[in-house]
Amino acid sequence: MEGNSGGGGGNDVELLCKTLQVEHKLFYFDLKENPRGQYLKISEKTSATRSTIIVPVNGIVWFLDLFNYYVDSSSADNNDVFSKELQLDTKVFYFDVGENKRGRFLKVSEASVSRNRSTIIVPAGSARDEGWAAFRNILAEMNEASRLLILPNQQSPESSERLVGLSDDVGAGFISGQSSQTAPSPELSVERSVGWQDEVGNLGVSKVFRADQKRFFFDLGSNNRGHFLRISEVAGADRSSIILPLSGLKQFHEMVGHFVDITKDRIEGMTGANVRTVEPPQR
DNA sequence: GCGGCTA
Repeated sequence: MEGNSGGGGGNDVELLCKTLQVEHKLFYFDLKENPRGQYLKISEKTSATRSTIIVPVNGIVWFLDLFNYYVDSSSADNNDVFSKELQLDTKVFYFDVGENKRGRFLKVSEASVSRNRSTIIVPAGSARDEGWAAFRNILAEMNEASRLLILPNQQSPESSERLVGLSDDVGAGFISGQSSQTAPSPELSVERSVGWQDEVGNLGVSKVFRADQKRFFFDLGSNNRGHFLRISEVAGADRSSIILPLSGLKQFHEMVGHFVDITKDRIEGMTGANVRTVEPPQR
Protein backbone atom coordinates (compact mmCIF):
# COMPACT_ATOMS: atom_id res chain seq x y z
CA MET A 1 0.00 0.00 0.00
CA GLU A 2 2.50 2.56 -1.13
CA GLY A 3 -0.35 4.97 -1.53
CA ASN A 4 -0.85 6.00 -5.07
CA SER A 5 -3.81 8.02 -3.97
CA GLY A 6 -3.76 11.71 -4.64
CA GLY A 7 -0.42 13.23 -5.43
CA GLY A 8 1.38 10.50 -3.54
CA GLY A 9 2.93 9.12 -6.62
CA GLY A 10 2.68 5.97 -8.63
CA ASN A 11 4.89 7.43 -11.33
CA ASP A 12 8.03 7.85 -9.32
CA VAL A 13 11.16 7.70 -11.39
CA GLU A 14 14.24 5.88 -10.15
CA LEU A 15 17.29 8.07 -10.51
CA LEU A 16 19.90 5.90 -8.82
CA CYS A 17 19.66 2.56 -7.08
CA LYS A 18 22.30 0.88 -4.96
CA THR A 19 22.39 -2.07 -2.66
CA LEU A 20 24.63 -2.66 0.29
CA GLN A 21 25.13 -5.85 2.18
CA VAL A 22 26.17 -5.64 5.79
CA GLU A 23 26.48 -8.97 7.48
CA HIS A 24 23.33 -10.72 6.45
CA LYS A 25 21.25 -7.62 5.93
CA LEU A 26 20.60 -6.02 2.62
CA PHE A 27 20.06 -2.30 2.30
CA TYR A 28 18.45 -0.80 -0.77
CA PHE A 29 19.05 2.84 -1.61
CA ASP A 30 16.70 4.29 -4.18
CA LEU A 31 16.96 7.90 -5.15
CA LYS A 32 13.61 8.66 -6.69
CA GLU A 33 11.71 11.54 -8.09
CA ASN A 34 8.09 12.41 -8.46
CA PRO A 35 6.28 15.65 -9.21
CA ARG A 36 6.91 16.78 -5.68
CA GLY A 37 10.65 16.40 -5.99
CA GLN A 38 13.34 13.94 -5.07
CA TYR A 39 13.55 11.66 -2.10
CA LEU A 40 15.76 8.84 -0.92
CA LYS A 41 14.14 5.56 -0.01
CA ILE A 42 16.27 3.36 2.22
CA SER A 43 15.05 -0.16 2.83
CA GLU A 44 16.45 -2.77 5.11
CA LYS A 45 15.70 -6.31 4.10
CA THR A 46 16.31 -9.40 6.09
CA SER A 47 15.03 -12.84 5.32
CA ALA A 48 11.61 -12.16 6.69
CA THR A 49 11.21 -8.47 7.15
CA ARG A 50 11.54 -5.31 5.24
CA SER A 51 11.36 -1.82 6.60
CA THR A 52 11.75 1.45 4.82
CA ILE A 53 12.43 5.02 5.64
CA ILE A 54 11.91 7.92 3.30
CA VAL A 55 14.42 10.74 3.45
CA PRO A 56 13.52 14.03 1.80
CA VAL A 57 16.17 15.14 -0.62
CA ASN A 58 17.24 18.01 1.57
CA GLY A 59 17.92 15.55 4.36
CA ILE A 60 20.46 13.40 2.57
CA VAL A 61 23.31 15.70 3.43
CA TRP A 62 22.25 15.63 7.09
CA PHE A 63 22.21 11.85 7.06
CA LEU A 64 25.68 11.99 5.59
CA ASP A 65 26.86 14.26 8.38
CA LEU A 66 25.32 12.08 11.03
CA PHE A 67 26.83 8.88 9.69
CA ASN A 68 30.18 10.62 9.56
CA TYR A 69 29.69 11.56 13.15
CA TYR A 70 29.01 7.99 14.23
CA VAL A 71 31.80 6.54 12.12
CA ASP A 72 34.28 9.06 13.45
CA SER A 73 33.30 8.93 17.07
CA SER A 74 33.40 5.18 17.22
CA SER A 75 36.66 4.84 15.32
CA ALA A 76 38.11 7.25 17.84
CA ASP A 77 37.06 4.85 20.59
CA ASN A 78 34.97 7.61 21.95
CA ASN A 79 32.47 6.29 24.41
CA ASP A 80 30.47 9.48 24.48
CA VAL A 81 28.34 8.80 21.48
CA PHE A 82 25.16 10.75 21.52
CA SER A 83 21.75 10.13 20.20
CA LYS A 84 20.71 12.67 17.64
CA GLU A 85 17.48 13.78 16.21
CA LEU A 86 16.93 15.41 12.90
CA GLN A 87 13.80 17.23 11.89
CA LEU A 88 13.03 17.54 8.22
CA ASP A 89 9.82 19.08 7.10
CA THR A 90 7.18 17.23 9.07
CA LYS A 91 9.31 14.20 9.89
CA VAL A 92 11.68 13.50 12.72
CA PHE A 93 14.49 11.00 12.43
CA TYR A 94 16.01 9.52 15.55
CA PHE A 95 19.55 8.18 15.59
CA ASP A 96 20.57 5.92 18.44
CA VAL A 97 23.54 3.66 18.96
CA GLY A 98 22.93 0.35 20.68
CA GLU A 99 24.89 -2.72 21.47
CA ASN A 100 24.06 -6.29 22.23
CA LYS A 101 25.72 -9.64 21.93
CA ARG A 102 25.60 -9.37 18.15
CA GLY A 103 27.57 -6.19 18.18
CA ARG A 104 27.04 -2.49 17.82
CA PHE A 105 24.32 -1.05 15.68
CA LEU A 106 22.84 2.28 14.73
CA LYS A 107 19.12 2.55 14.85
CA VAL A 108 17.55 5.12 12.56
CA SER A 109 13.87 5.57 12.94
CA GLU A 110 11.51 7.87 11.17
CA ALA A 111 8.50 9.35 12.90
CA SER A 112 5.89 11.37 11.13
CA VAL A 113 2.52 12.54 12.22
CA SER A 114 0.59 10.52 9.71
CA ARG A 115 2.36 7.17 9.66
CA ASN A 116 3.64 4.67 12.09
CA ARG A 117 7.23 4.84 13.07
CA SER A 118 9.55 2.87 10.88
CA THR A 119 13.05 1.85 11.74
CA ILE A 120 16.14 0.52 10.11
CA ILE A 121 19.06 -0.88 12.05
CA VAL A 122 22.52 -0.67 10.57
CA PRO A 123 25.17 -2.99 11.98
CA ALA A 124 28.46 -1.34 12.74
CA GLY A 125 30.13 -4.25 11.03
CA SER A 126 32.59 -6.77 12.24
CA ALA A 127 35.70 -4.70 11.93
CA ARG A 128 36.23 -1.00 12.06
CA ASP A 129 32.68 0.05 11.40
CA GLU A 130 32.75 -1.14 7.85
CA GLY A 131 28.99 -1.26 7.90
CA TRP A 132 28.48 2.34 8.90
CA ALA A 133 31.29 3.57 6.69
CA ALA A 134 29.93 1.73 3.67
CA PHE A 135 26.50 3.11 4.42
CA ARG A 136 28.01 6.57 4.64
CA ASN A 137 29.73 6.14 1.30
CA ILE A 138 26.50 5.28 -0.43
CA LEU A 139 24.82 8.26 1.18
CA ALA A 140 27.59 10.38 -0.30
CA GLU A 141 26.92 8.94 -3.73
CA MET A 142 23.23 9.56 -3.36
CA ASN A 143 23.86 13.09 -2.24
CA GLU A 144 26.10 13.77 -5.19
CA ALA A 145 23.65 12.21 -7.61
CA SER A 146 20.75 14.23 -6.33
CA ARG A 147 22.82 17.37 -6.63
CA LEU A 148 23.69 16.62 -10.23
CA LEU A 149 20.28 15.43 -11.30
CA ILE A 150 18.16 18.08 -9.73
CA LEU A 151 16.56 20.41 -12.20
CA PRO A 152 17.31 24.10 -12.01
CA ASN A 153 13.70 25.04 -11.44
CA GLN A 154 13.58 22.77 -8.43
CA GLN A 155 16.21 24.74 -6.61
CA SER A 156 13.97 27.52 -5.49
CA PRO A 157 14.30 27.97 -1.76
CA GLU A 158 10.61 27.64 -1.33
CA SER A 159 10.25 24.06 -2.42
CA SER A 160 13.57 22.33 -2.30
CA GLU A 161 15.47 23.13 0.82
CA ARG A 162 13.92 23.69 4.11
CA LEU A 163 15.55 23.76 7.48
CA VAL A 164 15.76 21.51 9.60
CA GLY A 165 16.55 21.38 13.24
CA LEU A 166 19.43 19.28 14.40
CA SER A 167 19.72 18.63 18.07
CA ASP A 168 22.27 17.02 20.28
CA ASP A 169 21.38 14.76 23.13
CA VAL A 170 17.78 13.87 22.68
CA GLY A 171 16.10 15.96 25.26
CA ALA A 172 12.64 15.95 26.64
CA GLY A 173 10.27 17.69 24.34
CA PHE A 174 12.82 19.33 22.17
CA ILE A 175 10.65 19.07 19.13
CA SER A 176 7.22 19.52 20.53
CA GLY A 177 8.15 22.19 23.02
CA GLN A 178 9.55 24.34 20.32
CA SER A 179 7.08 23.86 17.57
CA SER A 180 4.09 25.14 19.45
CA GLN A 181 5.58 28.47 20.21
CA THR A 182 7.53 29.51 17.20
CA ALA A 183 6.41 30.80 13.90
CA PRO A 184 6.75 28.76 10.72
CA SER A 185 10.04 26.95 10.48
CA PRO A 186 12.91 29.01 9.22
CA GLU A 187 14.17 28.29 5.79
CA LEU A 188 17.79 28.10 4.89
CA SER A 189 18.50 27.66 1.27
CA VAL A 190 21.84 26.57 0.00
CA GLU A 191 23.02 28.05 -3.21
CA ARG A 192 25.63 25.91 -4.82
CA SER A 193 26.04 27.71 -8.06
CA VAL A 194 28.98 29.95 -8.59
CA GLY A 195 28.52 33.59 -9.32
CA TRP A 196 25.49 35.79 -9.23
CA GLN A 197 25.94 38.42 -11.87
CA ASP A 198 22.62 40.01 -11.14
CA GLU A 199 22.96 41.66 -7.80
CA VAL A 200 19.27 41.68 -7.16
CA GLY A 201 18.39 44.40 -4.78
CA ASN A 202 21.62 44.68 -2.90
CA LEU A 203 20.86 46.92 0.02
CA GLY A 204 24.44 48.03 0.27
CA VAL A 205 24.99 46.61 3.72
CA SER A 206 28.05 44.44 3.56
CA LYS A 207 30.71 43.18 5.88
CA VAL A 208 33.61 40.85 5.51
CA PHE A 209 36.06 39.04 7.74
CA ARG A 210 38.84 36.60 7.22
CA ALA A 211 39.48 33.24 8.86
CA ASP A 212 42.56 31.31 7.81
CA GLN A 213 42.56 31.36 4.03
CA LYS A 214 38.90 32.13 3.65
CA ARG A 215 36.94 35.34 3.50
CA PHE A 216 33.36 35.52 4.61
CA PHE A 217 31.07 38.15 3.17
CA PHE A 218 27.80 39.16 4.72
CA ASP A 219 25.43 40.98 2.42
CA LEU A 220 21.93 42.08 3.02
CA GLY A 221 19.75 41.76 -0.02
CA SER A 222 16.21 41.49 -1.14
CA ASN A 223 14.22 40.05 -3.97
CA ASN A 224 10.58 39.47 -4.68
CA ARG A 225 10.45 36.98 -1.82
CA GLY A 226 11.65 39.40 0.77
CA HIS A 227 14.84 40.28 2.53
CA PHE A 228 17.69 37.92 3.17
CA LEU A 229 21.24 37.77 4.42
CA ARG A 230 23.68 36.19 2.04
CA ILE A 231 26.77 34.70 3.65
CA SER A 232 29.48 33.90 1.17
CA GLU A 233 32.64 31.94 1.66
CA VAL A 234 35.42 32.86 -0.71
CA ALA A 235 38.64 30.89 -0.93
CA GLY A 236 40.80 31.42 -3.95
CA ALA A 237 38.60 31.17 -6.99
CA ASP A 238 35.90 29.20 -5.22
CA ARG A 239 32.96 30.74 -3.56
CA SER A 240 29.70 29.50 -2.27
CA SER A 241 26.98 31.07 -0.28
CA ILE A 242 23.93 30.49 1.76
CA ILE A 243 20.84 32.62 1.56
CA LEU A 244 19.23 33.15 4.91
CA PRO A 245 15.77 34.69 5.01
CA LEU A 246 15.61 37.32 7.69
CA SER A 247 12.92 35.29 9.38
CA GLY A 248 15.63 32.83 10.30
CA LEU A 249 18.29 35.32 11.31
CA LYS A 250 17.53 35.29 15.00
CA GLN A 251 17.70 31.52 15.20
CA PHE A 252 20.85 31.53 13.14
CA HIS A 253 22.34 33.90 15.66
CA GLU A 254 21.29 31.69 18.54
CA MET A 255 22.71 28.68 16.79
CA VAL A 256 26.08 30.35 16.34
CA GLY A 257 26.01 31.56 19.91
CA HIS A 258 25.39 28.04 21.08
CA PHE A 259 28.47 26.74 19.31
CA VAL A 260 30.55 29.66 20.51
CA ASP A 261 29.50 28.78 24.02
CA ILE A 262 30.22 25.10 23.88
CA THR A 263 33.55 25.51 22.17
CA LYS A 264 34.51 28.19 24.64
CA ASP A 265 33.78 25.77 27.44
CA ARG A 266 35.87 23.09 25.85
CA ILE A 267 38.82 25.35 25.30
CA GLU A 268 38.79 27.33 28.51
CA GLY A 269 37.94 24.34 30.66
CA MET A 270 41.30 22.79 29.80
CA THR A 271 40.11 19.44 31.00
CA GLY A 272 41.59 17.69 28.04
CA ALA A 273 40.98 18.23 24.39
CA ASN A 274 37.68 16.46 24.14
CA VAL A 275 36.10 18.48 21.42
CA ARG A 276 33.51 16.57 19.50
CA THR A 277 32.70 17.55 16.03
CA VAL A 278 30.57 16.30 13.22
CA GLU A 279 33.14 17.22 10.65
CA PRO A 280 35.22 14.44 9.16
CA PRO A 281 38.81 14.55 10.32
CA GLN A 282 41.21 16.50 8.18
CA ARG A 283 44.16 14.37 7.35
C1' DG B 1 23.08 -17.51 9.85
C1' DC B 2 22.28 -14.21 12.64
C1' DG B 3 19.30 -9.75 14.92
C1' DG B 4 18.87 -5.51 17.65
C1' DC B 5 14.02 -1.52 17.71
C1' DT B 6 8.70 1.89 22.61
C1' DA B 7 5.43 4.89 20.32
